[in-house]
Amino acid sequence: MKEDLTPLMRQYQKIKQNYKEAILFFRLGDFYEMFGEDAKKASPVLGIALTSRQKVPMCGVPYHTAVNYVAKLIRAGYPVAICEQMEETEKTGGAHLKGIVKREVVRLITPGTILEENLLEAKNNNYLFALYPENKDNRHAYGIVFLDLSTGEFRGTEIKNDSAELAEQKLALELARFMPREGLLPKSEERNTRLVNLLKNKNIRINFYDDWKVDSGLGADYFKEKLKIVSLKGLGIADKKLFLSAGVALLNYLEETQKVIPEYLKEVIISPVNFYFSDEYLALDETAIRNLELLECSATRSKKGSLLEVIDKTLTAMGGRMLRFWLTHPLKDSKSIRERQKIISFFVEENILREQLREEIKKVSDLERLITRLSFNQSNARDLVALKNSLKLIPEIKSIIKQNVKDRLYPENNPGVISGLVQQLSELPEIVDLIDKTIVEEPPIELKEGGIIKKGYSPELDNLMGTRRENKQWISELEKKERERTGINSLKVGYTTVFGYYLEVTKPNLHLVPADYIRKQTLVNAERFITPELKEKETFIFSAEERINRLEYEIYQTVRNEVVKKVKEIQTIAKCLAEMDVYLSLAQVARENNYTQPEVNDSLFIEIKDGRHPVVEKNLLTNQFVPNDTYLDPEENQILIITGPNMAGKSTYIRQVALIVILGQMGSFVPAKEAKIGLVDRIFT
Amino acid sequence: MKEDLTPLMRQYQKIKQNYKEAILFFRLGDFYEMFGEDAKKASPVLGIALTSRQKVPMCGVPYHTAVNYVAKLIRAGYPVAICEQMEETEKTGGAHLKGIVKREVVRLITPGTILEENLLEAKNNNYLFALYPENKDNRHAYGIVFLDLSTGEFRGTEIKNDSAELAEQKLALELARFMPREGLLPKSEERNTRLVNLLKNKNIRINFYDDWKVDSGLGADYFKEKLKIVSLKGLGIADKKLFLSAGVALLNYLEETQKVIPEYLKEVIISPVNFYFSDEYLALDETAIRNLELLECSATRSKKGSLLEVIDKTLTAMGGRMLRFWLTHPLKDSKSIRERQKIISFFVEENILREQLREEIKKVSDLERLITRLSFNQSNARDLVALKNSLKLIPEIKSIIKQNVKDRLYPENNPGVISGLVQQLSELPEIVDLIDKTIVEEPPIELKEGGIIKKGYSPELDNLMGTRRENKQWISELEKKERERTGINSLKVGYTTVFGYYLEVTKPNLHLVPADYIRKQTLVNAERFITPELKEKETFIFSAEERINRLEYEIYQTVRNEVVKKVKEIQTIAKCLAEMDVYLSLAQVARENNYTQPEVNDSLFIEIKDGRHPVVEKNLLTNQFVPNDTYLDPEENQILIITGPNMAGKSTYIRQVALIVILGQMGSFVPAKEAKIGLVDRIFT
DNA sequence: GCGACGCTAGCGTGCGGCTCGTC
DNA sequence: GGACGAGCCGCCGCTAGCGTCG
Repeated sequence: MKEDLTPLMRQYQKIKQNYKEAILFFRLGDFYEMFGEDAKKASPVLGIALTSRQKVPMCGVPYHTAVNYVAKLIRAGYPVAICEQMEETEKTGGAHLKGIVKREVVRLITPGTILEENLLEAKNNNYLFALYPENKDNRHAYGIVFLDLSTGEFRGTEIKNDSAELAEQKLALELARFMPREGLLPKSEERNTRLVNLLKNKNIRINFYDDWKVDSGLGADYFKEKLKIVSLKGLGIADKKLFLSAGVALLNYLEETQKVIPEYLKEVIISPVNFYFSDEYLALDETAIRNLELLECSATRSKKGSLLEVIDKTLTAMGGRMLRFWLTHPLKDSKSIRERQKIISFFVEENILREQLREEIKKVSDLERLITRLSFNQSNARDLVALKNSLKLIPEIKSIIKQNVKDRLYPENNPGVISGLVQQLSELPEIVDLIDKTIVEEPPIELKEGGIIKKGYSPELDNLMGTRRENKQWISELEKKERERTGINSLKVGYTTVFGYYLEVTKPNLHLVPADYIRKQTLVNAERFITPELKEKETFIFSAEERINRLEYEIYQTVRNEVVKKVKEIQTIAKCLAEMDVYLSLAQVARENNYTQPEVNDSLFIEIKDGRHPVVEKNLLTNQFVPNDTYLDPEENQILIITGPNMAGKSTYIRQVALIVILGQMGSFVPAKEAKIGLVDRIFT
Repeated sequence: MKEDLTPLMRQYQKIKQNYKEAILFFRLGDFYEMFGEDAKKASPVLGIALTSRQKVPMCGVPYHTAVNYVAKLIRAGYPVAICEQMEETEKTGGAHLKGIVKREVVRLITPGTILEENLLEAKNNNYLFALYPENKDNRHAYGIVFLDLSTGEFRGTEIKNDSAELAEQKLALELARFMPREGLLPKSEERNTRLVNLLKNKNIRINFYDDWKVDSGLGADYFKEKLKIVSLKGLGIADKKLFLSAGVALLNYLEETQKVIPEYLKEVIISPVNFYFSDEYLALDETAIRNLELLECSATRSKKGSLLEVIDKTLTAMGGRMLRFWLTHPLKDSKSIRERQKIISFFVEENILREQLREEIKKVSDLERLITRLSFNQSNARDLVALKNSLKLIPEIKSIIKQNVKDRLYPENNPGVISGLVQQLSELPEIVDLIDKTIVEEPPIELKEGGIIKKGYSPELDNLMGTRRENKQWISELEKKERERTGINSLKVGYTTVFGYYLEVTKPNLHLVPADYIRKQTLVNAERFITPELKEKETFIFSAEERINRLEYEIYQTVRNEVVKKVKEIQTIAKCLAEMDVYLSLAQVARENNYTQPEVNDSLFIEIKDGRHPVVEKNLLTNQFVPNDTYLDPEENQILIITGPNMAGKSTYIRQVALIVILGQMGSFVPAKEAKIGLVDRIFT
């Protein structure tokens, strides 16, 4: 059988057998093609024609629109393997030196490894998680880590020595908060139907890894090698074996799916700041998040009608994601909450300052995803310009703040935290300068077709452009010259991609055509010609063009490499700006909706005066919502909030209290005239 | 300003001002175009490029794919107004007699007035409702009617003289069952925020109508005129003023949105069989339907995991819809329930008969929607063929049943109802015959491009086809002839819309081209020519083709008109087949899952022996579900079933009882070893 | 006499770009 | 006569087929 196959199909089969579960996007010239079962599966999903080549079912999409089709497949639950041509084809003469070009899979795209901007929701993180379990004497423990590959966000924790059920419940809690799209489980958990069904019900793609490949028993050496560090000691997480093992599982998977993993992604896994304890945060399980409609309205399943919609006035994608994180991770430590309150309250007071900062922040791009794309070489020149323009805003942002802090000093409300934020905002002038010198202000998306590098940076490039310009100039003067020579007034010089440059003469004028014109193309009402001279100029232009494009691409790559060296700095800047955006947003919301700063304390009392339901009050006409009071004290044992099915009235009130507590513990102001909140551990619904 | 506009844009503006809330699909040649704000709103939703013409924003979609784009807009909440060209463009000579062609909106598509098959879910009804309220002395009453325009299904009732809240609760009950997509309310209810929000939360599009246009105070004369009947007396619904008024509101709306309303739709509104009393059915509110997961699983919001999924083995869309209706409308009358049980039990016993009938029924098309499309002239020739093929199955279906009834008589289980069903199944031989004689077996979708009428029906048509065939024959022989004459082996005859027929010669063979070839077009590797002879034959073909297409369309319309005269008969047939499908499905489910026939009675006891949860037992591995018993007696006052949030265990049991009761009251067998069900009025959750 | 090699025509997704007809 | 509607061609890399040479 296999002998009958063409060389191309043999190459295809060989590659396909390594990516059986994925749809293989097999690059063939200007198209990604799918064959066999892949084609049969994909064509209805993509809404494209299923055809066949030599009896093999086939379908395909052009290179430049492929990303939209990948999106559809991913959404339909299929991973997509991208196979590229790894060589240039011999264009000389037409004779191929050796069969077909080399091809390789360069990336396996799964729900958790998406980098493409338009497959991701701007204000949502897209988490991939890895789980590493340890079961001894019926005590169950887990290491779990979450990575948003698109932003570089990484967090992880350990769940320790509980009964199987308890451990899984704690796990569910983490999953509910992060809402990952994909997860990595050891094969040993494959039969754990409770866990597997939990994930499947949440529409999380599961991959199983071989336990032995990530064995914490192998000891710290393993991590050292994997992570290329000398010692885990001193990092403060040497004893977090489960956490580290989960991290290693994650790295392994990334290595399988991505060709290259940027170094910073490896470091992130052993960074102690990314380790958290689940009980740092108010516990919110999935039912609570859903019933309280924190993130989406349960009727419409959209953000509209949710608490998030009401409080999200963030102006950047980064801020939007951080706000969402805060909302699902309310704090339990009154000191940290008060820190947040101080900054928000400062921004609530300072209307003009807030407006000015929001004006600036609005212009900031999604730096987190941008720098990731740059790192993975999935970027284009527009990303560099966007980066530059965002960095350029920083001096202005800093000066707006400093100005105000100098002018009007609020010793109480203008705490060190703002200064801290400002200090972390580096301006990276060398990066700004480099991009400014090299990349044009509005570059095209395509990287290999020129038009992205500024004049004046590379003498060689300028030289080539000169050649091209001169020859084009000559051609544009040709029309006048030839009209005079031939006496054909309607003679036109033109260009098409297929036929190149030409001289066009309408049918009635054909008798005036000189002898040196060579016929090239016939149209219904005209003929097109070329002259030897014109042909020569055309050749010059084409060859200059080819070299320009190549050179521009090379320059782009050098610039990109320089920029990528600053990943960490840019990530820090991104985080600062995101945080500022969140503070500004919460301040804006507080101001617009008349919220007040609650007093948070470590008591067991909750006292709310004239509290309102933040979402319901927005959807009613003005002043229709009747505020109500709440007083809960420790007599009632623990603060227990029960929400039943949506029936309005009674349950609205109960949920209102929960929302106010959550808002309060995330540091936000709350919809009430006055509120005292004794910090809560958990909200049951 | 207006003076500056082109005639086309002036026409557009004039039409647009009547459809301000809708996206106007403005037919312009082969495209539907959107302009201005419409274009700006629609282009992101549709994922198409926003461009502009003379500074007016514009986007458009081709005619033949428009339906998919309409779907997207409807789903996104926008009504779509379809504006067609009402004249043919003058192709003669080229000079238009008078400016631009006439255009008119022929249909306003809203969620409740969709007829397009692929915008509808096959097994879901798509209801539009109208409400007519009457408030006197604080007693609130409503007439409410539901219409599925796509199937002709119509039902309505009256809610009488309650407090505002109670009336609205009853209303909510009806809405929960029918799940309409769109509703008509009088303007006087616009301020009724409770009602309006109720609808909005269910994602129901609301339209407000002027109260005075539907005033029941105007008396019966109004209906008479509207419905073109002599008297309402004798219909038994002359006193149902509110019901009739709601019906009139519905008709008014249909008149606004559809150009023509088929007569049968008007009659349906005054048909007393379509009037029902809400208390004929077991009360199931929205929370119950959702919590019991009757129609969809609440976690995934899909049918999968619902009771409906488990019991739906229907093989036709019509059956699927009827089953869904039965599920949301369990009966309270033990006699009717027992009627259903008898038939099901008959089919449960008769395995071979059941299989045979299911084989046949599987081939039946969705006659309800099909005949509606035909009535609205939204159909194509394939609908006629599908109708014919479905009707052709009827004799076989009848004979299978009669055979069995004759062979093995079950006096108990083979009741008159089956015979009744069979008797109502007319065979409409004249329709079958007409379609059979005229329409080809696999016609194209497009109606105006020929290829749909059989040879032998119209001599004129046959004649024209002969002319076309002969000329085409000549052309297809030309290739061989010219290859011999010129010695060019790769010479080809071809056709394109722009150039018509041509002779193609590849570049290397150009020197062999004879003198009488006229060069027309250059391609990269070939040139195309025509000859005077070829041109002549082409003209013959074109003119014959035009007349063929026109004639075929005319014949199609005659046939369609004949068919449409039988709307009611076909609807009756559809209902019979649907009902049969439902019985077969429930019998199949009972057999596959080992259900038993419950005893239903008018007691207050519920006794279930070895009951199982119908959905949970399907999702567990074999025999994992442990059956349990139930005994509820009147001591517990009333049968009150409480379901809380999904937590498994306890609540599964409670819901299991509810599901068994519902199944029992819809006439189905139930998952238990034995069950006695005292009929229940209402299920609370 | 037949294998090796060269050359060319012919393909195929969706879509950009070009051309044609029509005003 | 410049703009616009409509529709076909070819993209790029491969294969099949035929001709020619050794």
